Amino acid sequence: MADSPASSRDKILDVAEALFARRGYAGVGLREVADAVGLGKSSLFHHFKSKTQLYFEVLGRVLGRIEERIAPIFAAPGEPAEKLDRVLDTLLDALAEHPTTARLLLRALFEEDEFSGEPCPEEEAARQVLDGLLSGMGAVLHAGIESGAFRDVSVAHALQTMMGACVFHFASGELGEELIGAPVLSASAVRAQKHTVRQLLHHGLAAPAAASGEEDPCRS
Amino acid sequence: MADSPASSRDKILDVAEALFARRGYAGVGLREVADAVGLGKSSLFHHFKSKTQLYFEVLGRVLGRIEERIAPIFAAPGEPAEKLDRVLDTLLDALAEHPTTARLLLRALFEEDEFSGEPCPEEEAARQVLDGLLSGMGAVLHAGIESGAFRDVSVAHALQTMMGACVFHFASGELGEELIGAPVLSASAVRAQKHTVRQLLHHGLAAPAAASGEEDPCRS
DNA sequence: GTCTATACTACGATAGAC
DNA sequence: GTCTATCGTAGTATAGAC
Repeated sequence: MADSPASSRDKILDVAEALFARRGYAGVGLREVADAVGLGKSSLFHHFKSKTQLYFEVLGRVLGRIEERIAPIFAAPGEPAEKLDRVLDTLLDALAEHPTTARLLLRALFEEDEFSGEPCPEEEAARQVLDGLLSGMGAVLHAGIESGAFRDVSVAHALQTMMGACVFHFASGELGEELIGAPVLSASAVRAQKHTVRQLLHHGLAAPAAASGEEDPCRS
Repeated sequence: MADSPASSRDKILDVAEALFARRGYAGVGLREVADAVGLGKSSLFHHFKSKTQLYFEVLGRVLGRIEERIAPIFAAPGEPAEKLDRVLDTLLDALAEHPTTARLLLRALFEEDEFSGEPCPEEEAARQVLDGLLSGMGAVLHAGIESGAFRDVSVAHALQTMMGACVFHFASGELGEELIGAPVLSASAVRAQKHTVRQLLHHGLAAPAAASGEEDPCRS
């Protein structure tokens, strides 16, 4: 746990994270990973028993980084609308900070058929972290609907839509860059995207005659 | 062009579309395609000169199906807010009708590093269809902002967010099914998702004191 | 237009020397 | 903990018979 700075294990995870994000599970060969780390291909198997395990360990690390920052927001007190804004802000910051996160996450959210069929315990661990985040966010939406702050939308469908709205921009790479005219992770693009997501989701979700008396956070 | 119903070529395209949607470009082998069609592996090369060309032909067909339905909406007269709703409705219908579309599209929207490096003319064709759809939608947003019907958001960033919000649900497969409690393409899930997307995007985009006098389409 | 056979490369994974 | 060597399989693609 108290490893020396940048053990081989960590270097492998870093390199694999970058490659899996770029080309997906099936698109990356272990030889490519090994070369980028500066090891022989066989050495990888001393740290991870299979490619599948390596992948889910990478995914678990990414999900853990996000949960670490978002879970406290769910636990803290506050109005649903406030929490929604804070979670969106934190999530978008996390996606912006690490270029690989959004792609890895987006892939994981809709790729489930890639793997040979092995059970792999790390997969279940990653799944539970994701479930926790979704149920936390679902609770916020539910509370907001009950209190009348949010429109009476389906929580599950709103979650699905929010996931897509939040994650896609940071994964859109070349297409997004062409559309925006600057790298999607540039400071200005990130600021504009946060603003846009907040406008669309906060105002899209807010009940017509808002019961809460807070001012518009999207004007900041 | 006037082929007999279900030529080998069409069968290959259908099968490849289903497989590429499920497992991605790198995750599908031509042997798997050939077996599912009922041909030998080598016979595929009589219809498509490479795996890459097959992929982009599949992608082009999918994009063409969408453009065919959405382009007329851009060309027709109408208020931006009206057009926005009609485009969202049509797009969501198209995504719901063909289970493979959303996944194939989502992959194509953020995967650009998968291919060996060949130029492939079909790639450019697909790209142009996509660019046309995006610029059409961008024009609607721009017009709406100018007329005061929409908030003053960045068009490019709104497009990015809308893409994610619209497409993700229909690609979310197992995860979405667990979240919603029914297949994401079931009639009820599709109806609820259309309702949710319309609420979030229409109201999220509508200017605070709407200049247009139309009633709320999300109450239908 | 489909087949068999084949070329060549890469894959994930293992064995065992050091 | 890293290496070389190797196994067995599967990848894309081509050649040529039918």
